[in-house]
Amino acid sequence: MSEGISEVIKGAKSFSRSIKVLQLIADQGQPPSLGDLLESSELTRPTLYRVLSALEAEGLILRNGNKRYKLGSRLVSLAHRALAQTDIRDAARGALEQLRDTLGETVHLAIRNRDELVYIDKIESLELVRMSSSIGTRVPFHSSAVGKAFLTALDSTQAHALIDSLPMSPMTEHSSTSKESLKSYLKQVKSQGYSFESEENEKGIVCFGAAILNANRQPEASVSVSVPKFRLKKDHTHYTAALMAACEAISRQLGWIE
Amino acid sequence: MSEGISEVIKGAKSFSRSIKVLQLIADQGQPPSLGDLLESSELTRPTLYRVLSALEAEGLILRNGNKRYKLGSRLVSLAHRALAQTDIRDAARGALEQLRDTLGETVHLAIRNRDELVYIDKIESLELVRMSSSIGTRVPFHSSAVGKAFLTALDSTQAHALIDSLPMSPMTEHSSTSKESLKSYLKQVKSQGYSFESEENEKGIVCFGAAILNANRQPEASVSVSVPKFRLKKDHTHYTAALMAACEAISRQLGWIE
DNA sequence: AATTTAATTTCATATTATGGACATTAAACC
DNA sequence: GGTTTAATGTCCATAATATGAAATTAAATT
Repeated sequence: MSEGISEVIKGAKSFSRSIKVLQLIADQGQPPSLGDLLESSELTRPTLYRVLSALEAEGLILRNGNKRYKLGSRLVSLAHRALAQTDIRDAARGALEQLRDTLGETVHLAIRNRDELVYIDKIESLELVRMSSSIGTRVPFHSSAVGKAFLTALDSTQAHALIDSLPMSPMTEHSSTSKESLKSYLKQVKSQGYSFESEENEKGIVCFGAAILNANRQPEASVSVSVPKFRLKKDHTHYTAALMAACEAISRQLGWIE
Repeated sequence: MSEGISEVIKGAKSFSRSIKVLQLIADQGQPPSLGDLLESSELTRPTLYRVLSALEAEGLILRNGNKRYKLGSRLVSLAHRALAQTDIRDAARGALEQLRDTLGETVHLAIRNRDELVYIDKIESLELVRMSSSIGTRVPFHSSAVGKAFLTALDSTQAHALIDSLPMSPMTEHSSTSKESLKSYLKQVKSQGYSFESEENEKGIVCFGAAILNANRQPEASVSVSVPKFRLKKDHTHYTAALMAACEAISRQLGWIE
């Protein structure tokens, strides 16, 4: 995942390099050592060393006892602020809770970040959920219901350009990785008003998605309802009607007019 | 808040400047414009402009329609990973949930980030809580129970040095801002094994705190129990006994020996 | 203790980031 | 609608910073 879009701002090369290292640490399964990062980044030893020192001095990463690097809690505090500043979250809350109550299934709210979406809210009814749960999780455009709905709401030139730039790596054995079939599927989404995805993003989970539009008719966010496959009702309109109604209500709050 | 510790790594000045701008945006009440940031940062226009462009290109910030800057969702996704990598969180979960069940009050887990603590977990019984709730919130050393407990667990040379570098700005009208009285209070904390704080950090809330120690007898994290003042029981040992037992259990998991 | 391997630091140099000055765009006012 | 004012963006010679080869130190291994 990640990479893809990489417009490096002239006069900030070193900054973008540092952030790349931060992301590298985030993407690693196990906390990497300096040596590991030497391989995966393409930096020389002293440069990498200085980058890591700077990240550490800023509290963005920290070093294990074993000299391995992990993400630091300053990121958590920055994210806390980020969520507080994201007003679509507040705008959507009410409608999403109602949607959860109507369907009894988990509802996600996602916004775009470059070539992916990021969950910024999750409303779940059944159990008390750990904060970490799925907020902050990145989801690809091509394999998720939120992604397909979001793409459909872009104008098609933009959508096609974006799709062409995507890596389209499979998430499960059901993920389609064909750009052409994705493009043609979007037409169907457009006409029906919602997207659908069966186990393409997570095994055993089926999702319906729809977009939230702003006053300029541009997608601002995307909502999904996730249903465990075994529990899925035959009648999809049960889900889609409520989902589309919720998204429409939120869109209107953002100034969208039919 | 923030600032304080500012060891700038040689050869990464521009990076640290960029992060400073990011923090500036986080600290603002309202999303700042370029002009606002021009004042609060001490950068020249072109420099600031490039820094902002770089931050935006990385997805760390985004611009409003009104050309105002807000924190971006990439921070949320990085924080998601950060929490997943923070293993004290997993180590502590069980004991903290049990503590919550015993006391029926909210329990927080905090770790140090430079000259503050950051909540990285919250266990609440009563209501279903929004993820954002308080995870990621920064808490000062001097006014919080977690902070006082953490300070006490440091060796006193370190603790005094840290205290001397703190800004000690008051959080409520009950906050003490005297470094001397804080230092002397720590002795009491050491002897009783827990810290106490009444409305110093948040109005109407009373907290008990204790530290989690690792194999080197250094504080790894700090736990608090927050009680609304009106509901506080006379008998404090009710809270402190359970709290200290929980912290001791977690410390043992981390290799701490009496 | 000797050897190997990895982690830091140094420093002359190439590269990058800087900011004064200017251009452009948007907003406010007449 | 035109003019002023204020804000945002952009260039480019230069100053300052970040770079990496090599040397040093520390840690791990034999």
